[in-house]
Amino acid sequence: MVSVLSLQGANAERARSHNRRLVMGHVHAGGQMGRAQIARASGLSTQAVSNIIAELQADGLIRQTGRLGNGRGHPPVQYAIDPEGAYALGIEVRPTALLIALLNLEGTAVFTRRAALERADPGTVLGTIARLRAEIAARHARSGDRTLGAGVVMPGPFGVTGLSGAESDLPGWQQLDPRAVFAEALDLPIEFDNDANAAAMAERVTGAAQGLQTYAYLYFGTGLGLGLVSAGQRVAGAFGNAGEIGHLSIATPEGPERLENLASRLSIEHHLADAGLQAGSVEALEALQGHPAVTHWLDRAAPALAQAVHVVENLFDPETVFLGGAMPAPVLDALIARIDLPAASVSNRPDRTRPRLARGSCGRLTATLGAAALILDRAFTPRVGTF
Amino acid sequence: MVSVLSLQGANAERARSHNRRLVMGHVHAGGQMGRAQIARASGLSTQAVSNIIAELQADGLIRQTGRLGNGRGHPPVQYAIDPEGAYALGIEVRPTALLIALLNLEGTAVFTRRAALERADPGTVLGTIARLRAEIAARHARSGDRTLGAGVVMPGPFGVTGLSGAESDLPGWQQLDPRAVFAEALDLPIEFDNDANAAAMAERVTGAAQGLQTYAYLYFGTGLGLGLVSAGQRVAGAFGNAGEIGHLSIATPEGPERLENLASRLSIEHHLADAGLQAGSVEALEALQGHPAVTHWLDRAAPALAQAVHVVENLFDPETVFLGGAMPAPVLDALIARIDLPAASVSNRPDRTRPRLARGSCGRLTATLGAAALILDRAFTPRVGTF
DNA sequence: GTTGATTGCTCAAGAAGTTTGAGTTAATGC
DNA sequence: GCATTAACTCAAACTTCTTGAGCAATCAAC
Repeated sequence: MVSVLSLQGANAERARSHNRRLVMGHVHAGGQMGRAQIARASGLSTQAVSNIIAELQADGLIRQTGRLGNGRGHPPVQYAIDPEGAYALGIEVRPTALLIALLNLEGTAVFTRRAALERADPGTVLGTIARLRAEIAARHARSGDRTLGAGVVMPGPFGVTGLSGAESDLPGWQQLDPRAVFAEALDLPIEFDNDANAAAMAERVTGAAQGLQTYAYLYFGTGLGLGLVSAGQRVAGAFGNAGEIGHLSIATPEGPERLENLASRLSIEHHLADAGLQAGSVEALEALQGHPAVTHWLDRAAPALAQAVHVVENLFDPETVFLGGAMPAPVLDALIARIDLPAASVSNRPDRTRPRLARGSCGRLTATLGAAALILDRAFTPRVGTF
Repeated sequence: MVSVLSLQGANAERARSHNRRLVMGHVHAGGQMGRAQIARASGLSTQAVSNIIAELQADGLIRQTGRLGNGRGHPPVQYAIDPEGAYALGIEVRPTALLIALLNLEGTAVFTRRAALERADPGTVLGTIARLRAEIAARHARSGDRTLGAGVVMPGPFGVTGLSGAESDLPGWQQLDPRAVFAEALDLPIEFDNDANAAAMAERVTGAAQGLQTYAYLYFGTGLGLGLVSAGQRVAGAFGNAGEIGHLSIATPEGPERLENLASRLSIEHHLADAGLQAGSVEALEALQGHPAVTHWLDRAAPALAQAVHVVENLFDPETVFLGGAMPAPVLDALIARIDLPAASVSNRPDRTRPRLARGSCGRLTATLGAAALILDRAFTPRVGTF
């Protein structure tokens, strides 16, 4: 029998890499931090933290923000992330469009662009990316040698599965290893995941899930996806296809129905089209707020989502379930207000400090920003066995 | 804002601890390994592996098993786990019984005992454990100073939740921190989890899930639980209550029904009682193989489980879903044979090498053995940020 | 205002663990 | 028999973290 453990051994260099990320993570999470404080939080000596801080400052990743006079003793020097210290590229590939974003180290988007695609085959996609990268290089020269990596998001499922062959499949990618293709073409470290998991990381790095370690994200893309984060690490599944919640069977008065047919972008568009309304874009949808047809859809979608959230809560026990993606904020808020969660749930705890359900805060670009957030998260969070 | 990262910094000592576990893990997974082979697999130098191997051998955890003549070059010296090099204690607390097991380092049970409990309150439980430990000490003197820790399994959910108040709750534990209580009383490192997750780890350490990194385990206890392992790490949920799959709503011709009412120990017992049959024990149940009442139950349980497995597959994308626990092997096999999984699933892959569904191999003691397996796994698998 | 306690931080030395490179040993292939 | 291959050991170098002494800056108490 041959071992299949994929973990790496530790040595001084990899320990330093781990500790650098840990220090960055504390500075990022705390907004502003002193050396001694980081040392206490991480179990490192102040001297070790000092050395790492000096290195990070020399690399331009953090900057000093003055002293903090909070009580007795020598006031600690505070450090914060230097927003322009590094950048992360986020790329979202959709069947008919390519979206790209450049995030600074603080998680703010400094460049976003959408390019329509005739066909999302590898050649077209890589060509479009090359064109957009040239534009980024022209506008953000600093990002040229300071880009940590590129996160790539494609709609799952990946590889050939029982769900393959649907019209949502991207042409020409089935037989390829996308990670390797992008690493080769972009010459950058690559993180790869589906839209829902990326959205979840976007909320963790810059949004509503900051400080959370275990949570779930219901992502409205074309269909409906579920992003899972457990103990700060993404849950990807054995083949990268975790989170296919759209196929969940929901009980309705008319019989079982797929969740995606009740609560998704496509479902609301079809529903409104039946009423003679156009809602092909988020803007069009937003303009229809309060329309009886929208209310009618909400009345069907909310109970369906309640069942789905209940399943997620019982199976995964998240701190919070987020709703977000390509849906107007008012629709998401209306959904959350209408989702009546059962009291008989492991998530119904008297000691909870956050709501069971919350809206994601990253807006309609969530997945694209999330792609870049995959890279930022790697800079802030050490991983098991991957130094 | 205060940081909530719980990860530890790395230093030389903690790196060694990480590397020791990695080497142990490779030796365990491979059954037999040479130093150079481990070095290649772990990314460590052969010298580092040599040092660790020498240390592990001095500690009695591994032993030399001769040379392997496989080709050119100097034949490598092989090492294997020394079964009696260390022990792990497994404790399962049930409402009416306490089960205890001592596993050697190879995962073989060298002592198992069941003690009936009048009442599973903390005093009775700890008193019973103390008595059983004395017995173990008398029979396995070696385990006295060579016990790595104790794994403790209690039925979830933990803490006060919306599911609390059911008759399955253990009396007097709601307000306590069980981990701290056991650590104090046993004076051993403690791992704590629910029965389903422990069962999953039992299969990973000694059973059918060896070599798997991402899988799920449907555990038949009193109710029905789901154990999740992702990238080799348990998925516990934010409050330790992940895996409450028994409350999943299943569509039946008669309308929605809770999974636990269709497929669990209690459900088959009730079903057989309605037919005038006694099936209070696994033995009694085994004796009823082929009885029409059992077949009738299977006909209802299998489609219900098919829906549940389908949900788990789509949400979690496991390599395999295991079925096991307090159910006779023939019943589990009959269930697996009758569970008709949909082809439209991310788990239906042409490249899969293992079945989508398999029976757990640890038998009815799975959760108790799994409790001990939590400790063994810690000896074999490094964890993120916890050295 | 001075003194002492407290806290943050630096410097230099020491400690732990890994890597590197040269050299030895033991097997195969020709 | 000789070259090749592979595993392993030894000693020195290297990286990084920790430790302990010492200094600096602030608050609190007298």
